[in-house]
Parts: sequence; C-alpha cells; structure tokens
Amino acid sequence: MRFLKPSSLIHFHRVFPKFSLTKPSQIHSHGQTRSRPNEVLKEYLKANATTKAILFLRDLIRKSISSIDSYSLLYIVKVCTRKSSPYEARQFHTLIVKLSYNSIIFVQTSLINYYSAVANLADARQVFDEIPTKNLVCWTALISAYVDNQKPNTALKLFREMQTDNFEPDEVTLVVALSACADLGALGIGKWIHNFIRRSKNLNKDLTLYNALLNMYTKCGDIKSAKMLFNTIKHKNVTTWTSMITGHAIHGQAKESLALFKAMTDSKIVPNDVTFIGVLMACSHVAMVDEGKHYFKIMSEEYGLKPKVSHFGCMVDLLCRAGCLQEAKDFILEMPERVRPNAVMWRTLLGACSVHGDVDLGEEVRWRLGEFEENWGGDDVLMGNMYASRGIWEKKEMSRNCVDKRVPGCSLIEVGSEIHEFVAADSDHPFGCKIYEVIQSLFGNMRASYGCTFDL
DNA sequence: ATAGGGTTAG
Repeated sequence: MRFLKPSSLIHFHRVFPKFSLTKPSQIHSHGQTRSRPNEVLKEYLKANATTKAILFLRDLIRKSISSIDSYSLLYIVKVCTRKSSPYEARQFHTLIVKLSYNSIIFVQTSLINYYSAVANLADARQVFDEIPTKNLVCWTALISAYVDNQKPNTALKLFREMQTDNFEPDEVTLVVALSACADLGALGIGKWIHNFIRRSKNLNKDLTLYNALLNMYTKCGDIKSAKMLFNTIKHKNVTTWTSMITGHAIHGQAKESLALFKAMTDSKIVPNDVTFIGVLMACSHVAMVDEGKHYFKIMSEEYGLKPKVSHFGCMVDLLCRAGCLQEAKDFILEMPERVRPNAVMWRTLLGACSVHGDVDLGEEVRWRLGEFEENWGGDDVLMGNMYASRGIWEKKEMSRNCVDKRVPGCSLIEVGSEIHEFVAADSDHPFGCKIYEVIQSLFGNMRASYGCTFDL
C-alpha cells in the first residue's frame, strides 16, 4: 500500500483532476443515508486510533473522492484535534475549502477547535472571521480558544463583542468566560456574570456553571462570596468540594480546607487526585509537615490514587517551606521511576535554599537544574542573591552575568469592566501608566498574586 | 449522524 504524501491543493488537483464541486446543501442534506466510511471513522475516533483514521481517509480520498462527505471531514478534523499535531489537519482543511464545505458551520467550528488545540490562534481567528452567519456555538469556540491559549483578556473582549453582536450567552459561554475571569482575577466581570445568571430565566443553570462561578470567586480572592455560593449549592460533586478546598488552601486557611475534606468524605463523596492537590497545598501553605505526609500516604493507601508529579511537587514545596531542605532533596532523588522530577521541583528547592541562605545546597541544585533544557533567568538571580547575602561578590557577579534574557515585569489591573495589562516601564500603553501610579498611591505596591484586582 | 463546557504544585 502506498500512502499519499502530505497534500496540498495542487496535490488534490493532480489526484482528482475532474471532481466537480457540489453544493454543500446537496451533500449535507438530512435525507442522506449513513455512509459506511463515516461509521468506520467514528469507530476510530472512539478508539482513539488517530493515525489509522487518517490513513484510512487518505486511502479513501485516493480511491474515490465521492465516497466521502462533510461528515467524513468533520470526523477527521476531530481526530486531528485529538492528535494535536500542528499541521495534520491542514490538508483536510484544504479539501474542505475545495469541496465548499467551509460554509457548514459545524465544520468551521470544529476547525476553530483544532487550531486552538494546536495553539494556532491566528488560523482559529481566520476560520471564525470567514463564517458568514455566526452563531453562539462558534463564538463560544473562539472565546474558548483564547482562554485555552492563555489570552483571557482577549477572550473577555470577544465575550463583550459577542453581546454587542446580539448574541445572548448561554451556560456554556458563561463557563468559558468565568474561566477567563478566574485566570485574570477579574472579579468585577465575574460578579457581573453572576448577576446575569441570577436574573436570567432561560439559562440551564447546571452544576458545571455553579462550579465555574465558585472557581472564579476563589481565584479572584473573594473567599467570602465563594463560601456563600458553596453553601447554596445543594447537590455538590467532587469538583465543587475540590474547588472550595483549593480555595481555602490558596488563602492559607488550612483548617477550613481539611475540615471540608472531612465533611466531603463524610458525605460519601470520593476524593480524586485533584482533591489531594488542594489538601496538600493547604498543608504546604502553613507548613503542616506531618499532616501533609499523612494525606500523601492515605491518597494511595486508602483511595488507591497514584500520586502524580504534581503531588510530589506539593510534598517538595511542603518540606521546603518547613525548612527541611535536605529531606526535600532526598525526597526528590527517591521519587519512583514512573514520575521523573522536573525543573519546577528543583526550582522550588532552589528558592528555599535562597530563603534559608544554604549556599552549598543551592549550588548543587543549580547544577542539577542545568540538566533541563529551559534556562530560567530567575535561577541565576536567586543564586546571585544567595551569594550576595553571604558577601561572595565575585560569584554574585558571575551569576548575574548568566542572566541573559530578562522578562519585563507585568501587572494586571481591573478598571471598571476591563483588565489592563501594564508591562514595566511601558509608557506607550494607551491607558497610560498614570492609572498605575494612581493605584499605587492609593493602595501601595500591588502584589502579584491571586485577587490583586481593584474596583474603581 | 455532524460544533462550544478548567478543580491540578511554584
């Protein structure tokens, strides 16, 4: 069997010189009988057999283009999304355009999803722009694409734009928008959404929506509103409980966190691996070493959950904050084979060495960090500070000179219903650094942490 | 038959 090379438009011309364009409405009509190839593709999709599905469709296209339709292409785009390989779907996108399926909104929306999954926002945006008659689903897909690619500010701008365009958000759109608020610390907009939900009569107010609200409140630092909301949710699931546990943990309220964990298990809700992240965070933020060790232990022994690298990370953080540096190092080195220590864990330890002025261990850890590809400027800054605090000036200078790339500092501030981003010393910002200065004079230096937003 | 839904260490 000979497989086709990655195709281009020209390639399709060569293989199928004479296929005629059929109007999508003709092909995509309701009366159409289900085709066998589409059933096969569906099966491959379900079984996650991505490569098989792609080869199968390519072969089909080569043999007889008429045996595929817009459903085939939709399924294959979904397959490519699952595979998340950056150029895999391009050939199929080309074919979609060639066959005029690009006027089918289902197909376009799945393409937005695909480009989002491969971090290609430019093309996601272009597909969206080319949809002649937009609907709520494709708007939501685009907003979601920006959230998933760490552009929550743009996501919220689009959320507003969508409403200006007379689309009323539904529960799915709101969940996505709330997630953007959580990422930004945009409490004001989050509250606006909460009000919107309270007023609305047509929304399907499901638990996912309330969980998203709860998450928004905790991430925006409004733990009181979070708690109030939590108490009004009648049927809580693991996510609801975990969000609240993590919320308290973020705010250093370990007692509340652990009490909730108990209340949760008492009401027969089974914790999952994420729940334990929250619990371990709670212990770590108040340096409750023994409790942390206890939960780490029962996680696998009582609940049969295999600790992941992030759980080990929590334990390292816990030991570091408690000042048990040597133990933290041994803990990292003794991690089981299946979870390799990562740079973050070593970096946590390096930070602790800096706090405790342990230059010798710091040097060893810095050396171990060298084995990871990524060069984080902060590592050498920490080393420099450590040397400086001991008066080892030549080494301090050496490590400072290793800092090759400096990322400018950045602050976010919510003014009215917008989040403004201030890059340090960026006097070109349209809103001006003036607001930043005003805020500073009002509130002092802003902390770069959860909930550092202000309503003006 | 087809599209959109963040609880996850520092």
